[in-house]
Amino acid sequence: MNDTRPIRAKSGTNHEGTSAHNRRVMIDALRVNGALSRADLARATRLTKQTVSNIIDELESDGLVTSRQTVRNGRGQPSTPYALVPEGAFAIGLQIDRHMTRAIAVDLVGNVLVRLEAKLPSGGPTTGIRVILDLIAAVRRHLTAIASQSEQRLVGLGAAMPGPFGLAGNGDDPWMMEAWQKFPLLETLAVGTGLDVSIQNDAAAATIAERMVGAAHGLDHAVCLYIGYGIGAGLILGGELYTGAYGNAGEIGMALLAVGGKSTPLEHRASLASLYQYLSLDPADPNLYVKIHDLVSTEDRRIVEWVETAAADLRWSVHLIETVFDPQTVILCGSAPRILVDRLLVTMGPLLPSLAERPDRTVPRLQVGMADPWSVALGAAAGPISLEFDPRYAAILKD
Amino acid sequence: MNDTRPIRAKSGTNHEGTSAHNRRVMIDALRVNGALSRADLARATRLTKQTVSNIIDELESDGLVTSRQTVRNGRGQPSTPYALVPEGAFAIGLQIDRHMTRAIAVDLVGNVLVRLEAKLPSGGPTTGIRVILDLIAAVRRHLTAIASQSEQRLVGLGAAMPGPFGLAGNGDDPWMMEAWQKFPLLETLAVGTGLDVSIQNDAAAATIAERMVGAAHGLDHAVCLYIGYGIGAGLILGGELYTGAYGNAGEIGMALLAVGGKSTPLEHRASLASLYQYLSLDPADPNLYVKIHDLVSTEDRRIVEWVETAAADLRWSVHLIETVFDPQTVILCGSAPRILVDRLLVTMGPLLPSLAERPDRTVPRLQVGMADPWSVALGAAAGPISLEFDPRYAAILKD
DNA sequence: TAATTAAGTCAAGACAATTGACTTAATAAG
DNA sequence: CTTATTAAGTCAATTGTCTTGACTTAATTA
Repeated sequence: MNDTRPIRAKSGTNHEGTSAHNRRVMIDALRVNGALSRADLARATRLTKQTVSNIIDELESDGLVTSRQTVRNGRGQPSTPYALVPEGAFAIGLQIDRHMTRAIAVDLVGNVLVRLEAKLPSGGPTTGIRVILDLIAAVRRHLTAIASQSEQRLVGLGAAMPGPFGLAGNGDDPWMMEAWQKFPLLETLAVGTGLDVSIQNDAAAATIAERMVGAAHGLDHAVCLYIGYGIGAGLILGGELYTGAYGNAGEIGMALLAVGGKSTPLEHRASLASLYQYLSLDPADPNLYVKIHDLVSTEDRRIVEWVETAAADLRWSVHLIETVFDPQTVILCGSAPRILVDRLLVTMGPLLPSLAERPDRTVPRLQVGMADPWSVALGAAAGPISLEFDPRYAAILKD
Repeated sequence: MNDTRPIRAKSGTNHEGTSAHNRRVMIDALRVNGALSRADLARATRLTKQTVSNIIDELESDGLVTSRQTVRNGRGQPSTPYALVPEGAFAIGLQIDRHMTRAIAVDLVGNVLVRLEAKLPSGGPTTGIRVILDLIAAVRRHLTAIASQSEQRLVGLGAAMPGPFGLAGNGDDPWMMEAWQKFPLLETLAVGTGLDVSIQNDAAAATIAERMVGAAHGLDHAVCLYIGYGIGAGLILGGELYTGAYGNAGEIGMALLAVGGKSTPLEHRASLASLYQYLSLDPADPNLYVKIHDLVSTEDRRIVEWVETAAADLRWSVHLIETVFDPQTVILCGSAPRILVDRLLVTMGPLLPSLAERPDRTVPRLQVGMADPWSVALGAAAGPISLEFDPRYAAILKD
């Protein structure tokens, strides 16, 4: 037995894992339900009153929760509800897109405190990274002006950009952002900002935003169909964002539509990029969204055409997502003008039959989430908050 | 605040959760790596030597692990490897199919000790349940004859049958087993056997088998494409079987193949049922598999035709699975004759381009798993073992 | 033969949840 | 108005589980 093949094993846990989990469970409960008393928390989490009391004391002295007015509930001593303190934590979110970059600052409950954007120069990462670092620095300055403790309570920087990551090389597919995908973004941002950095694709980021403050709030099984320059699905499976073995799960835009024959990726038919192409719009045009909004609201013939073909493809995508994931709901979201997403939703109905047609359904099969150019940046910012405060299996384990 | 809306919260954990997790981690490590010393386990699980020592002592006195010959590893005291005791636990697996039922008994490491099958009468559950209960009783008698302690160490009964579950009603689609799907199987089996019963669809069961003793052994992100009478995908995501919000995740056989136009479910084109139909074979024929084997080995024209169309659909399915789940590997398995599955695998090559074409790949994109009529029953039996002994987030939580 | 290295044990300690009795503050009943 | 009841929340002791650091054992190497 002198071989040194690595031993594969899951990590064990100890008291600190237990305690970390229970703290996260409290925070999650307050996020999902709003203010709760210690007794409520004890019942909901199945912990004892005493344990909850200790944890709440601790969270309070850490500045993460605070008590509200006591309330009388009938007989018995009035209860004291506790709520999350928005200023308990902050995070920066960064979206890197083809032609521009956005940065945002959020607090513990998901309020957006600062938002800034900048055009990205065409030179790719070598010139773009300077713009990005400046933008982040500016966001931090603004944030400090609003909340003086923000720097001490900054839990990290979440970055979002189009995937997929780690591939062999895509040739020069203009749909991709190959130069950025190969750039050591994480390391560069970490050094340049001194923050903990995490990176996700844009659909995953939008999904985290939906879970924190949107349509997936409190749901443990939800899929967001994200329509941006590309198309992706963000997966909330078992209460956690699922990103696959290599971080590319949900890259549904790359799915080929037809079996055999000439097959096109979904992304080439139903994304904003395909819309720009169809309407010969310039993706770098700063008035793009206004133009699209106007075209939709005046029922322009060509955009109606595009919506109809895109809706057919998306209808099928929803069917596929339901069939494969069996989620509680599918959420249509995107960094697209709200009016366009609403129009898509309407045009997608009626949905294809699927196993999601349950007799006991309480949530709609398909609903609109945030449709806002800033949702990716918001989700990117929510990422570090979620990593730090949401209950997760990995948070229990050692190391 | 006198409303009584239910409070949604995750469950907390305590010492017992910690300890339960660490025990499971040990067992998992021994299952994946074979025999390991206490020191090895301590390093791999990041627990202290002392903790590992205590847990191993406990597992040993519970009859779940046992020591092997000490081995000299160079300097230092020789180490004592510990291994799982096969007789440490047993489980019964049950497969209910359209025309027959199979029952199996396995031990802790996945050895099959008993296998029995019976024809199911055409009368559906009302008459079939008697046959099934008798079959289970017979398996238990045989098991007791082999392992006298088996009854005390029986952790449960896992049942597997074609999904989907809990739907509104499928009309009388002959592909479905509607009467069985509506029958209160779980309750009836629990009462009839006195065991803990769990139910899964056949693809999920086959996947658990692959994870325990097959191609997914030790992998945390793998998808099994299961080809049986129907078609389904079994999902190992983040080291656990994922079954969706309502237990139907992976029912990929219901996925419609084309966008718009006349679209057929995958299941109607690439399943064994479609093969039987194509070749006008009787699904209830006891010599079915022998016939198919012969047809494949003699390269019968019509089966070659079927394989080619099915392979095209399955090639696309693999592409889709890779795109959506980003797994470490896709495993082709089924309750079909091995030779047919092998033939399908060969015919499916070359695979479609996808993000699974990674430069750093160590596992094949697609591989054959168990292809054996008994794999579903085996996986059904592995279910209760996995539930009882594998590390899982839910095992840590209270209640 | 002595030094070194590694496996494994012992006993005390630390940490976090649990337990059960107690306090507080409200409503309901007589 | 008084007393019983109910529920929130605290106190202090206890329990369960992992950790720590010193120690023992048994091998190889110098």
